[in-house]
Order: sequence, then C-alpha cells, then structure tokens
Amino acid sequence: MKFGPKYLLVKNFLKESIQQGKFKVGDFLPSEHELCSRFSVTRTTTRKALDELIKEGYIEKLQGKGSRVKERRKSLGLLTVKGFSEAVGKNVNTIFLTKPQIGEWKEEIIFPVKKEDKDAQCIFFERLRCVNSLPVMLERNWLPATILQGFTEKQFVDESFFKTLSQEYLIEITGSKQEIRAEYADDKIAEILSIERNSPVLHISVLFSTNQKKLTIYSELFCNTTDFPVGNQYFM
Amino acid sequence: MKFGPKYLLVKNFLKESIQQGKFKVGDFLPSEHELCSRFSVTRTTTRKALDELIKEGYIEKLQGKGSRVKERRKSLGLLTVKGFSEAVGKNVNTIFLTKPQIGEWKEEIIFPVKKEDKDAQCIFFERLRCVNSLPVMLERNWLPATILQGFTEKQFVDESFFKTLSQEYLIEITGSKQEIRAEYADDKIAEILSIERNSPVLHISVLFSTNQKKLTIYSELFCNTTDFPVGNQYFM
DNA sequence: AACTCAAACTTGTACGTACAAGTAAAAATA
DNA sequence: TATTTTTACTTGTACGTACAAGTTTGAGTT
Repeated sequence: MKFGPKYLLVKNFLKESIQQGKFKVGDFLPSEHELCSRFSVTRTTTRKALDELIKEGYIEKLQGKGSRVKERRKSLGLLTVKGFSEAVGKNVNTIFLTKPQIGEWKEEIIFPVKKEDKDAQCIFFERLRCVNSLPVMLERNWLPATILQGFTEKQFVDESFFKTLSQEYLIEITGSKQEIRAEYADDKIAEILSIERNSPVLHISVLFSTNQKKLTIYSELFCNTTDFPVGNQYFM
Repeated sequence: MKFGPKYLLVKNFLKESIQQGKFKVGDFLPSEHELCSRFSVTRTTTRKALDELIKEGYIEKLQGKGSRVKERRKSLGLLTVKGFSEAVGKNVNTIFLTKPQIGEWKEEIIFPVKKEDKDAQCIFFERLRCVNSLPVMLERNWLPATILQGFTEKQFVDESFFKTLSQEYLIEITGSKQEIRAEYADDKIAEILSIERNSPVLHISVLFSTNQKKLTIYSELFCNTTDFPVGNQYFM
C-alpha cells in the first residue's frame, strides 16, 4: 500500500471533519498533543497539518488555548455587497426569482462555457438580494447538472448556495475569476432592480472553480450600487 | 539586549534584501543549509523563516533547486484592468495628467480621510492609463506628505508607484479596502476618458494601508469598461 | 468570600538527526 | 562522441527532545 506524506492523513481527517460539520465554527480541535497520539505521529507532523489548515483558512490558532475552527474565508478575493452578511442591523433577504431547475446554457454568460459543460444539462437559478426590502443585486447562476444529483429538489442550507454545496455534496470553492463592468441597465434588469432604464449598473461575471474538477460554476451579478457599493478587503 | 524569535532575524534579512533589490525576481536565495550556517540556526528555524516569506508571496520553493524570488503578489485582492501588465502584445502606456505635487485633500475621496492625514500636507497625482492609445482608466491618488521626503521630485521606478514606494522608501502595501460603484460619467471624467457624458463608468475607491503606520493612500479610479473589463483572480 | 499563586494544560520556538525525493552537473561507460 | 550512471547538491518529510510563553483552573492563603 502506498501512502502519501503522513501529515496529509492528519490534515485530511481534520479538514473532512470540519467540512462535514463534526467540528463546527468556534469549536476547538483536539490539542496537538492529542492528535499526535491519536495518529501516532510527532508534533512536527501534526503542526505541519495544522499549518496547512490555517493557510487554507479553516482554523486559527490561539496560543495557550488551542486551534479553533474559523468562519471559512468567504472572500476568496470576491466582491460582496457592502451590507450583506457582515452588516448587522440591516434587513437583508433573498428572493428566488427562479428556483433551481434544469435549463439551458444562455448566451449571457460572459466567460466561455467549457465544451464538456455545454454537452451536459444545465442547472439554473436566479435570486434577488434585497436590503431593507429594496432590490440591490440580481444573481444568476449556471452549473452543469452532472454531479449534483437531486440538487433541484434540495433546500438550501441557511439560504446559502455555497454552504449547501459544502455540507450536502462536500464541494468547496477553490478559486474564482471575475470581470467587472459598468453598463446601462437593459429593460429587464431595470425592472427587476426597480431602477430606470439605462441607469448604470455594476455587472460582475464570476467563474468559480471547485475541488470537483468537473464542476465549474458560472455567475452573472447585476448590482444597483447607488446606495450599496460593492467592496472587498484584504489584509496580510 | 532583547531579541524576538530567531527566525525573524533570518526572515527580515531576506525580506529586506529582496525589497532592496539585492535579490531580484528570479534569483535563488542562499540554500537553507547556507542560511543555517550563516545565522547559526538549525534548518527548522530557517525553514520557518522561508515559510513566512512564501506566505507573504516573496518567494517560491522548488524541490531540488532552491528558493526563488517571485514577482510580488500584485493582486492583494485588488482589481486590475484586464489588459494591463499581464497582457502581452497590448500597447499600454501611462500619462501623467498631474505630476506629483503638494495639493489639497479633496471632497471626492470616498473613504473618510483620517484626521492626522488632513492635518498634514497632501501629495496628489493623477494618471491616465491607455490601451492602444485609447484612454481606459483615470487614476487619482492622495497621500500625506509627512513621510515621503522629496517624493514630488522623484522619478517613478518602472513607471510604477508601488515599486517606487518599495525600492525608494522601503514601504510596502499591507492591505487594501475597496468600494466599487457603477456611475454616470460627469463632464470632466467623460472628457478625459473620451466617452459621452452620462455613460456608465466603473468607479473604484481604494484605501491602501502600508507597513508604515502613518502612511495611508487614497485612490479613486474611473474606468471605461466597454472594451476592457476590470477583473481579478484567486486560486488556492 | 476574595485574592494569590502554583499546577496543568495549551501553542510557540528551537535544538539535532535521519532519510526521501527531486535536480543538475560531473564522471564513467558504451 | 553520445549515453548512462554516479555524485553532490537542493528541498521535503519525520523522528525526538527541550524549554518558553500564554491560558485556565483549582488549591491554598488571607
């Protein structure tokens, strides 16, 4: 039998446990010492495993206390509407304009759709994000139906698409590519966002890659940024 | 005398050497073994130092070969115009509309200007980025004049503001905060970008923090995204 | 009851050793 | 000369040990 490096054993055990919710956000992992004896490795090896989990944003270490499961690095360099999620006290809600269903690959996807994706069926869903009941962002998502069995019938975990992928299918986002444009709102977008036709809207095209090589997610976002700009932060 | 951890000695020596250009991009650092004997530390310590430099994006390791100085992580989660720098074969140039000079703190800065900055004098400069001689992005920058002695007389290194900060003042960007809006182009912006008034333009407000606690940089960018969308990438 | 302090935990740094695995150039072979 | 093999270098993994430094808890003291 061929095994890779030992530290991957520890790392993957912890990573999968976190992804499956066996360790929840805020929980402390077993101490380094305990992991050592559980896997019969030295602390060097255990610490290497933990280091990688820190690098990937799963945990943080607190000297004297332990290793705590972190809210997963949501950013990924992604843009988020200022006021979504982090904003406390704001009334944010999400409306499904189109529930997940088998649909067609549309022209409006900016990034070129891969051939293997085009050959497969396509899951589509469309959501409207509102702040204080005012529509702020329209989100359209396309993804191949090959892997996600029964996805159209599933309820979203915490209203979150990514949480659903993570917890129900053990799929996580590993990368993203974005293009951002300022455009005139066409009739449809203007109507949905309750703005005038030809108002400037922020158009964000996103391509997500995941740990499942076959699963690429295509998203097109349209934002009314007059009241809620889109933003991100990065600190070393 | 009080020293911190030993690995910081090695790390900082290498980091400063890289920042000062003693090791250039593509160069290989001294081998771990050599660093060990030079600093009288064990490989554990040296590797810890190198690990941190990897994390901060300064170097990459190649098994069997060595540690090579990398092109510094430009991204920082930042948006870049698609076609700038990375795009080969494209004709990109930069025009100073306003050379670095002592100016005033303007109202148009979106992020609130810190009090200590407002009390100081302000360096301002304004550049127009063109692709194929067509104006694509207008960039306005403000920063307090306290630290950067003689900045207004300096020539930019490689036409790059950040390279100049790094090589001439040993200042590096440690974080950023951005807000993005789609707006109507006002008269002035429209004229500079050679577009019609009230065309949609992408307005990006950036606040950079640096390793010099006193130095914050405020930028306002205006992009015509019809031909060149703005974008970023992230991969784990 | 309130406080102090020691003990028992946690992670952080650092030592030293050994061998595996990848790379490149020199040496041996055909 | 051209090819193969060896050798000497690089980084990667893993062992074991020791003590420093931060946190929590509970025993002991006031």
